[in-house]
Amino acid sequence: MATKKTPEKSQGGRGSDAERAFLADYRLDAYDRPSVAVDVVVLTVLEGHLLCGLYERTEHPDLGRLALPGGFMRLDESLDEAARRLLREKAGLTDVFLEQLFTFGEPGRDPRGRIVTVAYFALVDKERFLQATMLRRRLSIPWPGETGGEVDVVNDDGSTGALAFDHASILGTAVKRLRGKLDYTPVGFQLLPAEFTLRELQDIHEAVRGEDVNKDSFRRRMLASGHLEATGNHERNVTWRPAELYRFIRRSAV
Amino acid sequence: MATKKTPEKSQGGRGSDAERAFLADYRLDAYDRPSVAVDVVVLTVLEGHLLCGLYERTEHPDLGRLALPGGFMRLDESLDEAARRLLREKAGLTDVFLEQLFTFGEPGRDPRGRIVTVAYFALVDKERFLQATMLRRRLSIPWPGETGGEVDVVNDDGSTGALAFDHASILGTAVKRLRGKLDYTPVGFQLLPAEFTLRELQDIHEAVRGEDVNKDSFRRRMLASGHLEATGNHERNVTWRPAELYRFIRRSAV
DNA sequence: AAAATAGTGTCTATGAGACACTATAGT
DNA sequence: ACTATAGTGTCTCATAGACACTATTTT
Repeated sequence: MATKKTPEKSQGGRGSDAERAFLADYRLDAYDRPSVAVDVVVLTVLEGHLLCGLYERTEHPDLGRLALPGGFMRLDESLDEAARRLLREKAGLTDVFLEQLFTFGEPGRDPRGRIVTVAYFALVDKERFLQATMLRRRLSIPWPGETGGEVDVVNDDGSTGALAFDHASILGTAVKRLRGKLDYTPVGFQLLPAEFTLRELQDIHEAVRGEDVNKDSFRRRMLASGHLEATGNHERNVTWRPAELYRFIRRSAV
Repeated sequence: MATKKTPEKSQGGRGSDAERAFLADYRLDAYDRPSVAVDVVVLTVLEGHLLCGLYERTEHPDLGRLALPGGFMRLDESLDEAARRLLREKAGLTDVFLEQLFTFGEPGRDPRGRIVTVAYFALVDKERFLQATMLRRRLSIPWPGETGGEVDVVNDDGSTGALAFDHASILGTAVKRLRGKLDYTPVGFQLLPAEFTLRELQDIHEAVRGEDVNKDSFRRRMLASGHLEATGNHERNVTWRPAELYRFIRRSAV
């Protein structure tokens, strides 16, 4: 099949003199611009429950409410870079699994003005989560499967922790996405340390899904996935038969 | 389980006098702001091929190249509303399946300045697609399954239609998402008119996936999905045995 | 009648769920 | 020895693929 690229430089394409002249006169600020923020949902699993990292707002609006770590994107960084910078600055977290989630832009979502926020979600194992400088709250997910909807958090005393802005909606979107990804991508490993038992992996899946999974089928499926490598080591200091430790391996090209 | 909401209005919560005073002094424009645009990938299937709606750029930068329909978000509309407005204004399309796709914000993606674009994808049946005021191009997808990557378009003469900005990347993201959704959500119907045959539905799936599907299994799966309703009518003006026409029904609560 | 596709019935392979059974640690 | 969990083997059931067969239209 013959394909040809049209010559463009001579016609004023990218990098041409005509383009340079046009851009020199271009006024992007002729349009009103919103602010662009990045918010990050940091999730882990601890003792069979999904946890999220949050901060208590020290300023208006929604003073005192819990909010996701976030901030404004700088003009010299990409969205991904902004998310990683905020995780580092606010929570002290680096090198975590991070993925863009959804962009929230309802006109009234922030009373300070028009702020479009690009939400990300990050997954970390429980050790790193507990070292991060954030408040930790258990999630209260009122819907099954991938139904979707808002998700609030539960304080240690059992009271509901009201979230700031539309962050309950963002959190709900993150949980829905994570549940959806869990079955067909090797994302559960991101919530575990380097070596783990099959039971620990199953606990992760059950905590994320909010329901039990079949043990036999789960073991078979995981072992057949090609993502697990037996280490030969076994867990210690348990009062039952020690399970073998496995390691996550990125599957070679299929 | 006892849950209690902390009283907030008295402490300066949403709607309080203290919050109003804070917001009155708040200067959001202390931060530099990017522009926020919305681009829409309009897809359909025609004669076994995925098609996309595009425009030839009449201004710098990337003058003469093909670009997705898009434009800047207004401060008084949501992102979804901006996408629907742009579809209506640019293509004359209303009431189409529309879903947020991904937000692209690399600092160098547009030489006019820092423009973050929230990409959407829209699905329409071929009749409506052909009525829309857009250029139509077949997609050239150089990767299988949901591998992902850039996607270019093919002109009628077989030459490659170079896309403006990072739109080949956006188009690739749209195709990847559509392929991913096709198997577990009833999204294929969005690419067909109200009544269609099982063969037409299979053609949609094959065009989107870029590979053949098993006829027997496909029929069984679709009929068992609960999303199809036989109309009793049959197709006409075909040179073979006419197939029954089906209608898409939104499945009641599972 | 021939050609082409619609649509049905059945066999087989595969994977999930269920369950029984053995193995191995601590107490 | 008892208990709790790890790990294996096997049976059944549901679903996808394969294939044979019948049905219905135009030419």
